[in-house]
Amino acid sequence: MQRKPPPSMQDKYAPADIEQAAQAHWESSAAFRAVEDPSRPKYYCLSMFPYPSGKLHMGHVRNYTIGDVLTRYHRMRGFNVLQPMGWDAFGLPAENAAMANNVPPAQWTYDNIAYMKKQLRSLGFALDWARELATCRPDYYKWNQWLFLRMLEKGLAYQKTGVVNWDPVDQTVLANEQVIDGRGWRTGAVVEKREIPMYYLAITKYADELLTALGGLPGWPERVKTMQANWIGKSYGVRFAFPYELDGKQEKLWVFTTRADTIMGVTFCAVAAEHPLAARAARDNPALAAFVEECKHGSVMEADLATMEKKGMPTGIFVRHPLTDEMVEVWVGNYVLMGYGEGAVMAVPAHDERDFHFAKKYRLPIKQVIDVPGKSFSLDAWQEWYADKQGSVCVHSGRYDGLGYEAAIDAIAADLKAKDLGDKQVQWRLRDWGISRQRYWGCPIPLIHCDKCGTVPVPDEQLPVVLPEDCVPDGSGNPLNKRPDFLDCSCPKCGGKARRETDTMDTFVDSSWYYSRYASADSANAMVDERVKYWLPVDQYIGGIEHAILHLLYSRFWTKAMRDLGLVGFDEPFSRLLTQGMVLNEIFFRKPASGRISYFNPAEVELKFDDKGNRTGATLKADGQPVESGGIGTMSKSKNNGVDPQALIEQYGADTARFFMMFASPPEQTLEWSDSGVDGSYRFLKRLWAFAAGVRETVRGAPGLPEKLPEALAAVRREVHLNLKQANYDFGKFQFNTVASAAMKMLNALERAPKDADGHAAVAREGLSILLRLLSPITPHVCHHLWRELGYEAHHGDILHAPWPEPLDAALAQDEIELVLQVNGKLRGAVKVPAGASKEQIEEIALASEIAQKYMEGKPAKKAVVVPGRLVNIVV
RNA sequence: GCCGGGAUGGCGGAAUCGGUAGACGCAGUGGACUCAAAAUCCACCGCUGGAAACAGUGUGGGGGUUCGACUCCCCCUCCCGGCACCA
Repeated sequence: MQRKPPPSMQDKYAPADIEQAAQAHWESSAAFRAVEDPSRPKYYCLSMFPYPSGKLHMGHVRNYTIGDVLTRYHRMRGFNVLQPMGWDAFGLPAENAAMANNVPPAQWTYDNIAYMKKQLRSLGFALDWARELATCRPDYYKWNQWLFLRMLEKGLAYQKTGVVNWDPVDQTVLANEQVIDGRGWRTGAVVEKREIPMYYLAITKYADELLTALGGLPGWPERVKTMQANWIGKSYGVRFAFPYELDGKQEKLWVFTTRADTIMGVTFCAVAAEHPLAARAARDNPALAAFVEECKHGSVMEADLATMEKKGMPTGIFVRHPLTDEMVEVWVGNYVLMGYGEGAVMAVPAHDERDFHFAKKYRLPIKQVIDVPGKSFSLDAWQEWYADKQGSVCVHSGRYDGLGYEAAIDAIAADLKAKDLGDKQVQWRLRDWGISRQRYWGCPIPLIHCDKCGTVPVPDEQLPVVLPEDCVPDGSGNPLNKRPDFLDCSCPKCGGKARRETDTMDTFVDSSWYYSRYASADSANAMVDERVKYWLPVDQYIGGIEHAILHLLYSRFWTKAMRDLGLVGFDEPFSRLLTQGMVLNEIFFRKPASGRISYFNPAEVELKFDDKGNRTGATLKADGQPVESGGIGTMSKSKNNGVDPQALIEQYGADTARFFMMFASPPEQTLEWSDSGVDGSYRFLKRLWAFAAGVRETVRGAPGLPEKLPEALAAVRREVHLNLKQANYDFGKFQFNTVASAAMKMLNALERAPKDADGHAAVAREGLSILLRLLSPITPHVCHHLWRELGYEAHHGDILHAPWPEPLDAALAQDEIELVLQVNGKLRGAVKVPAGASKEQIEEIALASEIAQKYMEGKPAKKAVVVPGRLVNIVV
């Protein structure tokens, strides 16, 4: 009769039981509670907090698994780790949900938080929940308001007008995503641009530091730094004026250009529709007035402005060229942005592509003023070199003829300066950050409007200005405007009746400093306290690449503003940054001859394959009829290609979900969803379980490694250590997919080890102790369980704090190594050489080998390339 | 349009400094076990030709550098992210 297995080590891998048990153990021992401890190096690992949209999506699972793996890895490396979690809880979707379900955004948000928190717990993340925060709580956003007032005092926050999308039917401001093809999403009305007063944060005051400090962020991906640098867009140019006389007054039309070397090629100027000169010209020109009006319709998005048809109209106003005194006509162009530079540009159609096409369209003169030797200029079509700076020389430019790009700019800037009509200037593409939103579900801007005293800041002792949580928006503007209990207040200055500001803050404000708040989450009297000094800056920040510019730039700015207010002592919030790729899945749809396209979730679709495994088609499970494939795309509601993590966890367990997420692709790349890939991950964990169960008894009682192992076992041990070496290298690169591969290879090797050979138990014992520790950051539950079951805990303690394994040279040593043998660069075989052989010895052995002799066909060797440890290439 | 990134078998991906392309896994095919199925295990598995040995070919496309190129250089195509009120 067979011996009954101990009750805690069942034959079958049952993730639900062991995961619950592991999570209960962590919870009862407060294992993830982070406590400041100056005697140990700290590691603050942060994943971007989620918007509580309802339930976790795969992107969250991926993001938080990456963070959790790093956190657990560093804990085993001896760091005092902090991994907190919170909620980016203000935002538009809550208002949309409110409209759809007639439920207040607050309630919807809090319900979502409760559900998603449960999901995060079930994934076994090593989070310190004691530091949880939600940006929609008054004790959090109070400090948004407080810092805003400090910025106002310092002149870092100020008011000016800004352009917004206006829906004339709903009488409301629309977000860019609510404008579809230039029309309001709900009303279908053509959207207008409207200028309204708004509050701005002077991020441009920090432009220079935000740019140069990128150089001090070696832990950031190059591509993110490049994107930010381009976004900030420092350009050196010349600001100068075209003088003109109008209405009996001497005026100047100021423009900025980075190509002052082409100034002699100016044939017209263009101003934005909002430019004062355009308004002045439209006053007595109805056609122009109509055109200016037309320019006000349509989207405010840069992508739309850049791709729309370039249109213009002459104003009839002429300005004088500052160097030639020629008269140049001013046009209104729909492509000139009021918000950038001076809202006016000089046009040099010969050397600017946009100006070139504009000039061709309206038959304006084109005058070549730079030349590149060997190229010929033609008015027929635009050529790339027309805009070259390198190797270009001025022509048809009078006294500037023959000068190169930089020399010409120097000379021209000096001449403009002498005439008091311009000078060199540094220009930034970065604009100040408009934070006003005409929406309800956000942080109230702490200002009061008084008829007598004007706009008055709310006194600190009256903070926070609390947002009422029972409003239900209906799409017709901010519901706060209908709330007298919020609106009515007394003026802090004169005590008279006053009205509260109803605009709320951009949600990017909320997310610009939450990482600091985690360090002092319970601090009631200060935005941040002493503990920030211990934990900050964040050692590792992890989030989607879609945040590469805005969120990360705003956070960097906010940190510098807090620093300059004496609140924190660091310059940059995130020392290292990992930008994770998106999670994608296949899109299936049917498009009936008439009617709307309908999308089908991949779970409802069955795939057809031929004998060779090639895809031949796809059918809907429900009716067996074919569906079309729309390629691969980001998981989204609109394409119905999302996979619910909850179903995955319930069917396979958290460890399988986590393992698959790490195995499927490296963190920075996109991840394609695959149901069968999940099966494979599950199979691996089952195999791990079965192997551990099979050797449990022998491993528990195993002696140490013998002096000399039989060759077969030495090879297995070498394989384990070799893969550990590889995995440690990959861990350093955050390449967790190959760490997972290495773990699989280790298990493959251990399974192949001859069971009856002397020393098998010792090799299995060492191998499993390495494998479990290596895997524990990725699949913590099963590793926690097996670590205890196999008796490792008695020696090394809880696997959470077990020392990270290192490969041993003794285990890696080999007497003989195999080198690849090439003849004329073609792979022909392999030769065995002693491990310590010199290049000369290797060459000799290779030339003498049978394979080399065969493929050299009796010809003498011209040379031999020896790459130690790799290959020999014989060239004949 | 501008800025940034990517493309490797049927699929996800690997290849550390220019040195065996396709590790590991999935799918597929054949087999073992089973009354049968599931699960599990073993073998094969880039493409073309070939019974096989083997030969040729192959990292989005075109050109170049090199004894040797997925990797470096030049040109092109397609896909993805961002573009300031989605978060």
